[in-house]
Amino acid sequence: MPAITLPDGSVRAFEGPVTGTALAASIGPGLARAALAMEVDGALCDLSAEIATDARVRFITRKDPEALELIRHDCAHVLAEAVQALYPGTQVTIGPPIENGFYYDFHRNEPFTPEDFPAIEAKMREIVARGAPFARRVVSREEAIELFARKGERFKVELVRDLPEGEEISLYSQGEWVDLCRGPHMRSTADVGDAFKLMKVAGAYWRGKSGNPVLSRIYGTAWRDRKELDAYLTMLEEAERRDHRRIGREMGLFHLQEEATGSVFWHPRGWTLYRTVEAYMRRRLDAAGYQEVKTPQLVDRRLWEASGHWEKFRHAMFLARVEDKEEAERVYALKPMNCPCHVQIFNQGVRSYRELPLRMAEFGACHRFEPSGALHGIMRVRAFTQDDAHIFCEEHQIAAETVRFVELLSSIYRDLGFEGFRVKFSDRPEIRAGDDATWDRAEAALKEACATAGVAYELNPGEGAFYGPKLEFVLRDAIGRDWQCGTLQVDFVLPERLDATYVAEDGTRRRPVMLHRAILGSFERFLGILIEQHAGRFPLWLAPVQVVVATIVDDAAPFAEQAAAALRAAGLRVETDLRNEKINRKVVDHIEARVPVLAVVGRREAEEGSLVLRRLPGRAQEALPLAEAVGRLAEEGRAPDLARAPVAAE
RNA sequence: GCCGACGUAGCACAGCGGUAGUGCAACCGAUUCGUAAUCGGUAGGUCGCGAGUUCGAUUCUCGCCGUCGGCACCA
Repeated sequence: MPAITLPDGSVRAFEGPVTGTALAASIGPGLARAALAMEVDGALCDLSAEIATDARVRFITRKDPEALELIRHDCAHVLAEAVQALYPGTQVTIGPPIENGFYYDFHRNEPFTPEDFPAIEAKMREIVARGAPFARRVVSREEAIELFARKGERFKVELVRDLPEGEEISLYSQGEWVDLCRGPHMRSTADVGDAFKLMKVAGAYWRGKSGNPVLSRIYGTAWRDRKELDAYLTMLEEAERRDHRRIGREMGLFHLQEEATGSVFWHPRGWTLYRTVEAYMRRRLDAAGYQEVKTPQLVDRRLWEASGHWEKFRHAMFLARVEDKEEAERVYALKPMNCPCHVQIFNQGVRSYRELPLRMAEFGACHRFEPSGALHGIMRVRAFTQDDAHIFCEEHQIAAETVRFVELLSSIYRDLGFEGFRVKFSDRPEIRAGDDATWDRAEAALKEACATAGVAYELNPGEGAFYGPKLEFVLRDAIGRDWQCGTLQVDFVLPERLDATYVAEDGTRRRPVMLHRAILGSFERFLGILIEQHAGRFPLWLAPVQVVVATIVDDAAPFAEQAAAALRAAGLRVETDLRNEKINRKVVDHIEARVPVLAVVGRREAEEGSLVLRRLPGRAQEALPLAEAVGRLAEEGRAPDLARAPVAAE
């Protein structure tokens, strides 16, 4: 006699078990038509499922956010059926919903190409139009294995075999076609609708393991209606326009070339942006009690052996040796990270607990031989500069230092235009240094610190560094890819390996804890994200060229030069455009170059000693006397930390 | 590293078994024109690199390098 509580609080009682379909029908014909699935006591399930006991039930319709996931999941099934219909012999594996869509991994001797998409999509539309109901069937493990083995689906057989003992094994069929699936699904393939599109093909390892066979993955996107799909596709196009590689070229910020794969050639404007961010970071670190250092680029392998990096990362280190006979046996490595070097500085002399926490910062140039497939513009490179720092502290100081760090990071991200970021907590990986007791302490300390700092995180199991757990601060690029930028890592291992000690209050020698931390991560990656975040239209303080003084007639050139000089004297980055071009043309050119302020000088301004300012790409103009324009722009162009600081006495 | 695609002038692209074009940019000239592209002219490419097939390769084949999309990796 189930009593069913609906979201409005009303309760309906039934004589016996009732299906979602029947329940919806009992409420009303509108709901019966609209319901795609239901949530029973918080768990999403098929409409055809029977409710036998008292429960709270909520129906999912196309309007609910949960519908998206159902549509995408069902669409993946439709894709798989279409592919098997068109390409016999193709084996199916898995096909989950993902952000913005779904994918399905197939095993086929010949990989798919985008040219196959029209045929596959047409077949998918047929399957949707046919509208075969999704039917769920629970089977025994033996039955499932037998079924898939008979079909020659060896990947499915492997999946079934590996399902944990006691787990219910369910099959979903849509007409003739059957897949192993946990569900839930909507009523029929017709519910998928027509707002889907196949996007790209890619290789992917079976079960994500690089030793396994490569499967052919087809990615698709799916939405509740055409309008949502179109909006998504438009968004992607816009995102492509703000790709940092494209903007980097258009704005003349940097370039990359074969002879230095994975290293950035910074051009004057790009380097100006870099220096502006670097100078800002240096001020923030100075103010936050960090001491900046600089450590060697080439370091004998012995230090990397001692730190443990040699064993784990040798394959990814650039090695150097010289031809000199005496030295020929000596192997140096370009430093892949700064921490061992910082410990060397810490280890000079005898440290006291009074010096802790000791915050040692370096804009450290590092080199790592990243796998070729990992390279991505300036966001994943082989030569990069970290805004690295190590905080040597006592264990009881971890929480307070974490709080300070998160505050600093949040403030810096905000200044640079990022309002939101995500935090991941990565705990011990399978291959690691240090014993379990040490890891227990490190993880507990970091968790406690998060609680104290009020940091909400998602767990990222097994993804910690080999020497300790870490927090990752993740920013998102223009097309929705996540990039780890900031990080905070608790390390009890390196101080041990490199024998770092300090004299504690009671006179004993102790090991400091090391907190590895970065805010930008690397300048290269962060600038890439910064470029995308602002689509190259930086706030005035960051813009490589802040003001262009453009003339309308040649007669105005001398005053334009004079105005530019006055602006430069006030600390602004200024260029002049004295070309023999119409002002219309100059406006267009500087909008395209993403210059934030255009100062126009015609005969009138030259005579009056004024500037007409226009904030590009806006249309509004404002005429100001030169001195006032200079003062105003200088004020606006100040870095946010300087703008906050009390003005020094005049 | 793995799977796939791609690599032609600074950029965006076209082309094709008979050694290459278009637009924008560049350069030269005219124009001095008040806020979203003035007009005319000129120049620019060992078609990523190397081999092979062919009478002949930018075009076909193979290898390498690089880039792009994923996967794997990311101290």
